[in-house]
Amino acid sequence: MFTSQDIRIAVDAVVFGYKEKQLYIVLIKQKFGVYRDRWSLPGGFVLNGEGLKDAIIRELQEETGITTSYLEQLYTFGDDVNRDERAQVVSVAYFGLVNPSKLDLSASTDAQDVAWFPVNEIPELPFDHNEIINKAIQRLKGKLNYEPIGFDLLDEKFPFPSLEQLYQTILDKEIDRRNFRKKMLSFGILNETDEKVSIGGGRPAKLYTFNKEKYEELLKEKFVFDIKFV
Amino acid sequence: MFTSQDIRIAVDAVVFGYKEKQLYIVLIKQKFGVYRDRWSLPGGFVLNGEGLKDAIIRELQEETGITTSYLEQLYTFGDDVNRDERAQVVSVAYFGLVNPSKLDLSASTDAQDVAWFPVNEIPELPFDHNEIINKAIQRLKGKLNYEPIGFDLLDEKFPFPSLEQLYQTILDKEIDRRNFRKKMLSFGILNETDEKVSIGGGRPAKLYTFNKEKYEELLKEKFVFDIKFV
DNA sequence: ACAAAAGTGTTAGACCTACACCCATGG
DNA sequence: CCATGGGTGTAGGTCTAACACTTTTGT
Repeated sequence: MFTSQDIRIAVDAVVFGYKEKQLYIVLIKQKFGVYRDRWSLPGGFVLNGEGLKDAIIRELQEETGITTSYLEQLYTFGDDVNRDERAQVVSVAYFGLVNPSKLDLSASTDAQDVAWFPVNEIPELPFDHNEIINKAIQRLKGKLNYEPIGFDLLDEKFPFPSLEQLYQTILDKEIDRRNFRKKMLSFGILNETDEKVSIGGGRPAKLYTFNKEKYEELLKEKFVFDIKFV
Repeated sequence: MFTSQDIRIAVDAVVFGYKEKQLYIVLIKQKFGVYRDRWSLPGGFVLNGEGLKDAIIRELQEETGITTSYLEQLYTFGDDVNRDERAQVVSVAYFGLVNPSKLDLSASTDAQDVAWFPVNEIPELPFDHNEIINKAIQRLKGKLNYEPIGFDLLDEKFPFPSLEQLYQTILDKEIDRRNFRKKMLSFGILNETDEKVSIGGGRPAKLYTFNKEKYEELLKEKFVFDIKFV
């Protein structure tokens, strides 16, 4: 039908987790091949008859045991024909988020081969994986301002200050607590529960939940989530 | 090295042009195959040893004679394994803009097979090409608000009202001329020339140029281009 | 009673929105 | 001189940014 095409399609994922004021990315240790014993992003080749998103979901499950709370396409890497020196490989990269309960990997798979790395301690990775991670971080920073995506990195019920912390950690800047709270609550997409937690000393914080239904309702009425700060 | 993968990689482009208060997309008429004589997006298979962006640039040149003034990756379509019924094909879609001088296709190629279609008169296209176009239109609308991308759809020197018109046409809403002009000029990224044009009757308009260098300088200083209107 | 973190209001200034008239040219 | 489209200013309201003290709990 066509002259043969010797290009392979892979999928890779940058999956973020957040815990104790730190942002993490999950990496796996390759078991075989030239890159054996080196850390890299989870991912692999797309199977015949398999969709792209299905492929990355499968790979994440197989290699890390993780199921994401949020997953979207990031970018497709294939301008550099030699990004994988073994063959021409085009990689469709994904961007994922998991909530903190998934941050404990020991149960899901052999802990030796999967680990969470703080974003500022990512080792040098094979291929263009460091570049992919940079792109993912940019995306995360951008999205945080105009989509209610931070909630996917928190537990279902969370104390408000954790949300503040999350924004400050990821955006790497201080944010005025009063202004942040005012603006965030003004959207009306958070539900206050009557539960409280205290983390260490100090006054306990009320727990909130994200009201996704309300958010989606608002979207239909020209509402825009926008929480940029200088 | 691996079990064989029978998936092909294609590139497709949604290229926008703007003229006389109308937004256009370029389509080509397939010459061979099942979809012969049907309009579709320009594009084709990536060659061995060819980068993705190079591939779409080549295809655009071959099929339409167009070189874009702006070109970026849009999205990679490959979740639906049967999007092309002949084989499993993953398509990396691109988003392009051309300035008005390129809108005349007759010189570049056989006019029978390439044409500009107004965005609201796109016929039903094969594969998921209509879906790709929708995504591209969303992207264009979004980008217009926070990147100075409109200039790529105008001639190098343009009268200010054309820029107003362009925003109104693409965003499909009325914008207050005074407020638009004030905000746009306040960025300081437009140069006033001492040339004027009059289109039809009325007072002639001063011509402006986009000062790309100034814009890129400003970007380094935390400047954000943002021209959203309600 | 003290330390630690949560919770809360106000004000000045910037920015956005709405709005209408005069100007330069061609016919 | 008239029709056509270009060019301009202001005032009211809204939103943003900056700022510090009180409350609740654990020790």
